[in-house]
Amino acid sequence: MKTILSNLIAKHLRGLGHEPPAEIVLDAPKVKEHGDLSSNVALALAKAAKLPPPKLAEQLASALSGETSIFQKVEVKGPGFLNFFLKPTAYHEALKSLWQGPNALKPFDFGGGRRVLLEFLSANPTGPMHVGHGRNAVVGDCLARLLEVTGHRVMREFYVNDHGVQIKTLGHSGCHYHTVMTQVGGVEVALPEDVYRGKYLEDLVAELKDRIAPIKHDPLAVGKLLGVELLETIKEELLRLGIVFDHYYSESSLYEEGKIDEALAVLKAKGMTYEREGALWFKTSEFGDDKDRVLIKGDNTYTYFTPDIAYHKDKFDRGYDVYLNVMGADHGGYVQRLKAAVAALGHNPEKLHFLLMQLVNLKRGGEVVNMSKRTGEYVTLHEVIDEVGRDAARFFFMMRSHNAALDFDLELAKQQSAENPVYYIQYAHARMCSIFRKAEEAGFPAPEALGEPGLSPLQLEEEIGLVKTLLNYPETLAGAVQFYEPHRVAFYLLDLAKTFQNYYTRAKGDDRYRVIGPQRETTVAKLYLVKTLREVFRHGLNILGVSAPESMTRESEE
RNA sequence: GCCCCCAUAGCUCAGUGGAUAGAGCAUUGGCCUCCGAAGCCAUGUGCGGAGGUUCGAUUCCUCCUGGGGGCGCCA
Repeated sequence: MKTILSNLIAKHLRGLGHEPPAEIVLDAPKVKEHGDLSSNVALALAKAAKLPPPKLAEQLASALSGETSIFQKVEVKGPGFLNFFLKPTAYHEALKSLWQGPNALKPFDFGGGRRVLLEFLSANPTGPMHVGHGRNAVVGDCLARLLEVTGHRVMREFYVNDHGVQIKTLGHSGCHYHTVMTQVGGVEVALPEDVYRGKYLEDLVAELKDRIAPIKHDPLAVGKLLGVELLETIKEELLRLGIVFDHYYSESSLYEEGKIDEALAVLKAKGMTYEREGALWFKTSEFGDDKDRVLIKGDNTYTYFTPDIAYHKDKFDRGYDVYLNVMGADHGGYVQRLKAAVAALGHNPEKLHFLLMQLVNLKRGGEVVNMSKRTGEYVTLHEVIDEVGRDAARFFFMMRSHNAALDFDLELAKQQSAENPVYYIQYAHARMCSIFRKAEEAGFPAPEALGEPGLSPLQLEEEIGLVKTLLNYPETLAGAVQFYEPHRVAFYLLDLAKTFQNYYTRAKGDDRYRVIGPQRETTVAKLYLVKTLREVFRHGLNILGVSAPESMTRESEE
């Protein structure tokens, strides 16, 4: 709709002898009196055209009024705004244009097949995941889904920290638990400070007792064994959320395949490194970092940064168009130096984007649930999913922009009531399915068999309003993907559900609002509108990874 | 001290240059013989502060205040 209008405006601007601007801004005004859409072109162009804005607007308005198939009227208001009042038929055509064929929406090809390497979660396999991991996982997955439906090819990648200090620590922890466990009489052994702890470790060590015994002298081997097992439980948990990674990238492989030395060699060859105080430094400050960073420590081991450089070199060597990293905001200090590394290696750092996830506060009925990693006592993601279910869990993680802190209230998320937005949206969808069931009983075609009916019976303001909201969907997706903000889809669906529920409930007091009525043409046209609505709900819910149920059953009714 | 994020209604939050700033919850009052009441309608107050850019600023820039996070040869 907007494209049609802006093309028209550009055409008539040229007709009047003015060069149209690169982008013609069209907005949906908040006030009804300002029409269906309005534009500020006259204000923007007034200087170049050497005309007062109202004058230019008037010229345009009278030229555009000739397009009688689209416009009811064109008005000039305020300092020179053009207000367009559109005919319902324009909306009818626009509604149809959302469809590709009889049963599929037109694809949203904003990406043109661009290849995206999306790294997210990358949780250390040293313990069970908590809600923070859940947020990262869900946002990453929704972003992947969003990219896919908008014409991108996505590689979902999980970087496995299966090498280094934390694995050694994990191994030590396992050994300690093993010692405690195998001691006759169960003598209390104090766990050292720097050790992972928690019931999950106790259970896992008990399970693997016999496999740990022979390798107990080698904590690193124990750590790897435990790490592999813990990664499996992470994968199981992700599966419960409907998340499947395409690739698990092993940190160890960087060592085994010599990729770290390779990356170091490149940096050295480019003169990006120097030695000082027995360590090897990387001149990241030449690329906008606060200070230089150490690559090889005095004890001749790598910092955690070094394998990551090699990893990102490998990412770029694999050749994608965009590289996205979803990580916790507590790693924010990491962004500059990683970009520096990419630039130093001769790649374009502009292609590397970071989504920094802010904190999640777990709450229950408004009270903060305290968690302590030190004692190993915290609510795991597993328990959260057990309690609230997959749909609510996923939706709640998507209800905030990633760069705002998120309160996750367990009570609210599991409430099966109006206060819970996920049910609100699903309920709207279920109602539409119910309408189709009733319609078929009354002898109307199934949604798949509706074809492309005449839509002229759609004249109610609310019906046109629903079409307007539907027409916002493509641009919502475009904005969401452009700014990597998949949560916009969740907000859009809430808005669409609200608009529909309003329309639906009016039928209680006014038969004109009923979808299924005595006039066949009217009913079929309305069914077509509802079919489009339902399809957009399905499409959007699919991006969020939330189910679109045909009917809702309350637990209390089961 | 330096860097990043945030500040909008009583509460939780939308809104990245447009006209009279929106939802939900909470409050108060209405609506089920009806395509599903997990629903709908009605109901007041608000852009933290000071400058600047602009025809026009919640939005962009600078400073200030208040909150969160980060600043290691830890990961």
